[in-house]
Amino acid sequence: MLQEAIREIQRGSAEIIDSQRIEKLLKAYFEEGKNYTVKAGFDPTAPDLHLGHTVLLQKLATFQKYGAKIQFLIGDFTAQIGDPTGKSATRKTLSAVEILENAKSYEEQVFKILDPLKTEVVFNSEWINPLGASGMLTLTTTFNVARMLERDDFDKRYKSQTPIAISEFIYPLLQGYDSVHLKSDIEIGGTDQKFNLLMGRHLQRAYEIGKEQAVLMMPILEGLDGVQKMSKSLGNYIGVADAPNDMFAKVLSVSDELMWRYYELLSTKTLSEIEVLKAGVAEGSLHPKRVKEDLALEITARFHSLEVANAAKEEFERVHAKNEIPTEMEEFSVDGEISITKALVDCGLTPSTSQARRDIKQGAAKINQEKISDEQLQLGNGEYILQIGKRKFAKLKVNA
RNA sequence: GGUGAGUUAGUCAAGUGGCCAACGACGGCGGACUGUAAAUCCGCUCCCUCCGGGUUCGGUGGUUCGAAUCCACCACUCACCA
Repeated sequence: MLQEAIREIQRGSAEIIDSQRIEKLLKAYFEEGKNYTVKAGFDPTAPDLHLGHTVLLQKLATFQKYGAKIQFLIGDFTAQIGDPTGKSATRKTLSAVEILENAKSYEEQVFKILDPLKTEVVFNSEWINPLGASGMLTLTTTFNVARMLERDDFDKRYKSQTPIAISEFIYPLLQGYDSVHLKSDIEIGGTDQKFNLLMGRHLQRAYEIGKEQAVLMMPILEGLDGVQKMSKSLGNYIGVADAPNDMFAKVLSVSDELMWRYYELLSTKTLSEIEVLKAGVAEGSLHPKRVKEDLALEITARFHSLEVANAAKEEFERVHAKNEIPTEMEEFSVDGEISITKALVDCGLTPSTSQARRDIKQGAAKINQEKISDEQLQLGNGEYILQIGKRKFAKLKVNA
């Protein structure tokens, strides 16, 4: 049992610092029922979460399973500085109201994964504001510039003579101080957070709180393309707020290789269960598509419901396996006869009439499931189901 | 402040007076094959209802029958020097 817990905690992690300490905490939990705290920090800017973000949350949920109390920290104070990523996008400061709103929408999304009873949501302005100038000064005496410059992006910027604001040095210190105040046993974060996470250890030692947090870093999740990190701007993401049908379809469109990665980082299946699946696929007794469907179902159900997820699966089968049309699609209506190319543009199936013509020429366009080839076709009175490619549909009503 | 190099479609990148709506690569889209996987093969990839036409190559103006290509000025980026 303990061994399994350790394996599940380590699962998918990129790096663990002081894993012995984690093992000790787990042991204390299993043998004496002792709880411990795991801290994770989040930005208070508008949370538009995608699966990449949930990798951390998933790990926190695993910790909860094994006796952890989560310190879900919203960095409302530190957000005023902005983590020094070097991109130096001056941050707009959020009002107290905005921060509260964002925190609320975090909770809505986050508690689909985390157990609210074992989660404490905290704001770091609460203890950083009272620090005052002298507290701040004390904090800065714990560290020196040379060591600060060891941080990778500071190092690069210093060498390339790109400006570094003094306030940026404060950021890691404050993040570390959060761990002092919260007396965290463990902190988790992305690999890019290594320096800041280690600062927590350093400061806990400096402030002599009698413990040094262990650190667990999770890798960055790859996006749908399997190469670049999942991000909204790259358009290769699965948003936690995505519609069930989209979510299901997106997971299923992932490559087989990436599927295992997603299993490791996102599924609640245990490692041994996953091993069984892998073995089944390897020896050919289990079809990879089946395995992927299970994953898609699990993920869709997590953010919607099992019922809805099952419906999404059926819909998917209907549209793609059986080549039928979806049960629901966007509906449009126009008055008067309309040419097919214009109709396709108006329904948003195609970005321009030129593109519409090309699509028709290539046999990608269908009306009521019939392939069309006449790009000058006029649509008269009636209802039509327009289709481009395999996945773009729209219903058009012409009143002529 | 000085000197030099550069700015081309979603990205990278050819093109240095007409054959340029502009090579190529990547990405994207469509088709075939499939498990809407991967791999592979084929086609498309500025806009306009076809013929054909229109608007593009940092911006503005100019030279020319004709400019992405030449000239002038402006803007921005990078490198070296101060």
